[in-house]
Amino acid sequence: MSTLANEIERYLKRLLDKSKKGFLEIKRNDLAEMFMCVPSQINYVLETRFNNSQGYHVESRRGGGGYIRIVKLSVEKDEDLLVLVNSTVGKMISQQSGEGLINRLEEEGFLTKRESILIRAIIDGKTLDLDVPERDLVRARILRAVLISLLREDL
Amino acid sequence: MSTLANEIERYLKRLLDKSKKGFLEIKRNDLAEMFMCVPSQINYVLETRFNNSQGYHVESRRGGGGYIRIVKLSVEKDEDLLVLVNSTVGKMISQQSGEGLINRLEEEGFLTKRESILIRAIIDGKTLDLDVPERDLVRARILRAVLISLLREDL
DNA sequence: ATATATAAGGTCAGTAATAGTCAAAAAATC
DNA sequence: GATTTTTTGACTATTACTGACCTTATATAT
Repeated sequence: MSTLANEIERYLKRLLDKSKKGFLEIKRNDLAEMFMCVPSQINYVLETRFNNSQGYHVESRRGGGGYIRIVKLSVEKDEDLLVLVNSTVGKMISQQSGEGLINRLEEEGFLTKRESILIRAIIDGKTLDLDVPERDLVRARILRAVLISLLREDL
Repeated sequence: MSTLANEIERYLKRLLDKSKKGFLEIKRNDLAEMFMCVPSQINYVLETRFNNSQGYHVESRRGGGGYIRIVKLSVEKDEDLLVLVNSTVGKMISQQSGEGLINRLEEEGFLTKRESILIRAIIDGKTLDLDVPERDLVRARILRAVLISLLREDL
């Protein structure tokens, strides 16, 4: 098997897919017990796999009756994509955030697998091979241009 | 008895041939232990025997659960593409030549219309917004990376 | 009401598990 | 003997996991 973090990720994503409400509520301690790990491992998974740039919103409450709610943010219309691009791709963007965005757009059906592999190859630091901050600036311009170009009406 | 690097190369290529998925995943440390050498020896083999021009793509992850993945690029049906890319895309390439190449690949059916629009957006001088000669160098690296990525056998 | 106990979840820094880089030493080849 | 290729190891970078300590909400006793 893969890492524990990956397994927890898969488990949660499966539950999310099954849930027709588009969100999921869990008890941090129960989940930790289920996977036989410390509770903070759950936070690690949430931070690395369910963050904003990957298309999830997480909210929680402490105390008795506490919970963690994971909401999947969906991208349905071209307008959503525009908003997303504007909020995610600023003047500069890291490779990691860029990949998160690409993965998400592939999952949402905006990009084919080939397209996402192609874009990932481009925004790879080794391909760009520039010094930061130039690299993060160019990456942002590329991502913006690519995604905007896909909104063309004639496609 | 040939060199160690050759033995590791043969071993990996044999595994790759057996694997029907077109790619192979290894743990650098395990392989190093198996051949009783330092881990960086594995990197040497990958750099000298499994690079792009030899028809392989290598990707990896560090950290817990890390791995090295070797993907074979298909050359049977796309040998022409590789030749074309190598003859057209040198160390640097102008926007005009780049577009010429993209157009041709689209006509030949290697790229969909969307893909070609997407790539054209990227290699546009305004997107890259770098001074020459840097711009032409980056454009060449991007084109090369894109086309290589489309040859991946695990697509 | 107030204080206290209990039941959640959060943070952060440290440790473990991987892989990458680079230059020097050693071996092979020319 | 010179040059190229291979091998090694010290240092660096990244990702995963753990545990001690912190914060917040709710329930209960006084």
